[in-house]
Amino acid sequence: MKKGDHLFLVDGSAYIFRAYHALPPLTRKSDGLPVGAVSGFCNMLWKLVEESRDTSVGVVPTHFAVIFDYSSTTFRNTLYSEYKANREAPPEDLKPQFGLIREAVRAFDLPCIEKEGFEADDLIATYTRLAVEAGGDVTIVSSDKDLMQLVGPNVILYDQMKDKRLGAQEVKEKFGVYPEKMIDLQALCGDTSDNVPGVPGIGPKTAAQLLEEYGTLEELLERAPEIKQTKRRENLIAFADQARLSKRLVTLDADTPLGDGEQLDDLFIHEPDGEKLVAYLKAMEFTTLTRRVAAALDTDASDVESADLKIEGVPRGPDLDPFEVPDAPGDTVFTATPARLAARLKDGATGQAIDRSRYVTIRDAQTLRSWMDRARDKGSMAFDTETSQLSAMNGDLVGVSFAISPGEAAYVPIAHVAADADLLSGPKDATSLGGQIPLGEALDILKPVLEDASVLKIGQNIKYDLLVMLQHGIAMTPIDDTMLISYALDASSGLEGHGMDELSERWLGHKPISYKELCGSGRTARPIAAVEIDKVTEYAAEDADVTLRLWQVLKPRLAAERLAHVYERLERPLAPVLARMEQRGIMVDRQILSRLSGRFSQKQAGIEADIAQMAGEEFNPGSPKQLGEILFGKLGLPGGKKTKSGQWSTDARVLEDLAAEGHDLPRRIVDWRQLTKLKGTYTDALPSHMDENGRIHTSFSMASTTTGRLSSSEPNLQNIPVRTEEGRAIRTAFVAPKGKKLVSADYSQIELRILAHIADIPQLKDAFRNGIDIHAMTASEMFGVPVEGMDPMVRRRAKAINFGIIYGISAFGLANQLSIPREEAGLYIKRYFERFPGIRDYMDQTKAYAKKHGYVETLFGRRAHYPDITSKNPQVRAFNERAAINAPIQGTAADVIRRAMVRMESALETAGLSAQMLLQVHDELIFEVDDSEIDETIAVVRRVMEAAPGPSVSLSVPLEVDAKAATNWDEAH
DNA sequence: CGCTCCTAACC
DNA sequence: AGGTTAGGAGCGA
Repeated sequence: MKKGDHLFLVDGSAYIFRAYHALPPLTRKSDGLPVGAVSGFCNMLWKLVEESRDTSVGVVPTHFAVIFDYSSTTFRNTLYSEYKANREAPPEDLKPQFGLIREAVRAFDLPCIEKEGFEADDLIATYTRLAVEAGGDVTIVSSDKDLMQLVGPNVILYDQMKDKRLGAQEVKEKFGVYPEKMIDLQALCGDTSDNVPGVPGIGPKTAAQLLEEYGTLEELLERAPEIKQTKRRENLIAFADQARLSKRLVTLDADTPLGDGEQLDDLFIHEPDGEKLVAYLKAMEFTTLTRRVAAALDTDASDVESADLKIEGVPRGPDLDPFEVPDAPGDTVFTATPARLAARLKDGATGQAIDRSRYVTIRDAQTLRSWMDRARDKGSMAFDTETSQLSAMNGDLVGVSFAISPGEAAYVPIAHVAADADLLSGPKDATSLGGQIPLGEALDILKPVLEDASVLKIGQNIKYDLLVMLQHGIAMTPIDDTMLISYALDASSGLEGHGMDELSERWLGHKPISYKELCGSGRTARPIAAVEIDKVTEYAAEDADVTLRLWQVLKPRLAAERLAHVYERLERPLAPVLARMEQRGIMVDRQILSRLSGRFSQKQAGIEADIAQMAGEEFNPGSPKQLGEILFGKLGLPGGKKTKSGQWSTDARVLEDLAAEGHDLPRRIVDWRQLTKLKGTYTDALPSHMDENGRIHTSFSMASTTTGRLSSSEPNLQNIPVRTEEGRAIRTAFVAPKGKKLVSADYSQIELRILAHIADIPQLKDAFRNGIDIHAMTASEMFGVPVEGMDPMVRRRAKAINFGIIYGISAFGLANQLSIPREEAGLYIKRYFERFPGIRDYMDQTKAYAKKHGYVETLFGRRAHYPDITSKNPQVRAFNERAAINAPIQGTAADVIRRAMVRMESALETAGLSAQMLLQVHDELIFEVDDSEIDETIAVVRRVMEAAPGPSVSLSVPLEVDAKAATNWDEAH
């Protein structure tokens, strides 16, 4: 530090209390965490940083630090045990905020300094002295009178809230003495808030007057007998030592030891790291400040993932239910019930009736531009794309719609054709349609807005629109998705889905035009591009309008129900990741499938002949009805189970059991069925999904399971065979292009590991920590047999039980699985609970929790609702109980891999790797990797996957990932 | 043509 | 026995 430099010292602790008291006390983050003081602190600090970055006004700091009190006991307590003894403990809701505020300072990239045994004021005094000695200037950001003693020619105090700067003159005006006499003044007056005694009967006015007359405290105490006023004289004599003690208490220690990285020169200022700061502010859900900071630091907030802050000692989770009405008034912040909240929001969103006649058709570029300007002004819009086919990958863009405010919506036709156009004649004269903006021009106008960080694009199933726009080179950001918001809020095992029409009826009481109504179905179906533009305007603009209103209804619930974290970390950021995976697709070798199909056909024909011969007649083995009649009627075999509708069941289990009794026909049926399945569902169906580059693009659904798992469809690539050798042959058709390999990385036993953690089972945890065969350990524990040389059948039974536990075991189910009597299965379960009592506790607690709340939670806070768990029907109830037991385990595993996926792309990119994530199969990720980068990629993938729970959750068992590279999926797996 | 039932593929 | 999607059969309109 040199002459002309300027040090800013922020009195952090004083800041905290001011922020706390200045703000409404009940500000909370969506998960219930109180953050009012953090918010106030960040706003004040940002204002300061922003002002100090502005070179056009005032002083610009060259050095900057935020100073905190370390603890309440300091050297002053050894001088005087009563020092600050009257201080009350900080309020409960302030406590968790101290740590967060220190995090805030670090996020601002500012030195955060505190020292055990010293007060912030001492550190401030020390830095002030050092800076002045070095020839610099100092601004102390505080209004604490204890700091007035530091003011001097080069040192001022700055009260940010009142925007007042105090120099020596201002101190004199305020207290009647110049700063150098402040210590003596305080020693005389004492300080009730710090419990500094001072001299009784002497307040600031008298003290100033006395010091004016006698010069210093020491002088005054010595000449006290001269004082005329009896009481004052007596007190000054009697309490002289107390005054001297007070002086030592109020005198700041300007010689505080400073550690490494805390030296004056270490406080040299630098530009804040925009991403780091935005990540923190996002995590704290300070939306306004996030926006401001992002803009000022030229950071794209939507690109930044909110920081994953670990917050200790904060009540959250099961015990804190924000919707419980408090016992005593003021007990709990939240008194709204979801129903009340939703009702209020619904009124707001439907206040403006849905009126399709008001929707606008935009046919020229100028009008489109003015609408986009409106969107920019507004900062958000609902956005929807219409495509020629229902699949985003294959469909061409036909038009887009958007809504700026409820009722204010428009449709932009882009590639409509005349209604009588057909495949042969192609598009008719576009002018007859009333004019359309050509695709390229429309995209040029849309792109800047769709990619504008300050305009939020709200969609319903926005992954679809992301993919459509991605096909046109537009990467939409930032985004929100009403489907995903609804899913985070209300994932349930019931029938309620998260489709727009459903949501609209549920929340807005409005039934939108359905796709079928618009385009027809079956024989009457026609492409949307051939539907009259006026009709499509009503349909498409309505979709955008409804989406916007749904967003208004649903988005606030995220925060109110503490689900913002789930949405923001597990849902929203995954959408673009999945869109890119879908766009890439996976390469499939058509020849391999075709050869397999031929082979399966031949075998199938042979088996069909066998079957007909054994049955003594031709029948359709694919008809369970006909098959049942043959087996249990004509041939008189013993029937086992019945299906729901009362038919004899002919599923594989039944047929296997019959085969085991020596019947040949059932065996052949099983073989036939397997081949038929493989051929029909895979070898024959998959080629029809291939694109011109030989790649298959599945569609992942983010909101169709209750537990948080993804699903895959058109085609489903999450059920490609693996169990049998013939099935695995299908996997060999999934390949990497020349020069690349497929890498498959899968979590080993992730659900059992999560069970071990959640239910806290010592034996299971130890086994996982020590890499012991978990099923063998279970068998050994249950049946008392050594792991060495264990009968594979015994291990198989234990394995079935372990899986059964995850599924919310029942004697019926286990008996079915193992083909053993129900009584025997019951005994196994009993034994299991005896050996692992924690499991039964977990099950009981989970059931009770689900019954009380109507939902269960994963470790990451995702909820799965089971309203029917209180059903009077014992079967329904039991089913819901088992599902509720399973959901936290399955769901936590789903959350873990989602976290890995959200982080994966940037981790690979940071490592300079070109690997591309293609598929997710629940506990497995599949990548396409350049031959030269395989080892490095596997290392990064494994690291990201294994570390995925942290830092939000720290599992007490390690996660393990197996990864392998090969030319095809079968060998990589 | 559209729905339900049954079965089977996966984790 | 928890979570899925797909395909064929069968049936009614």
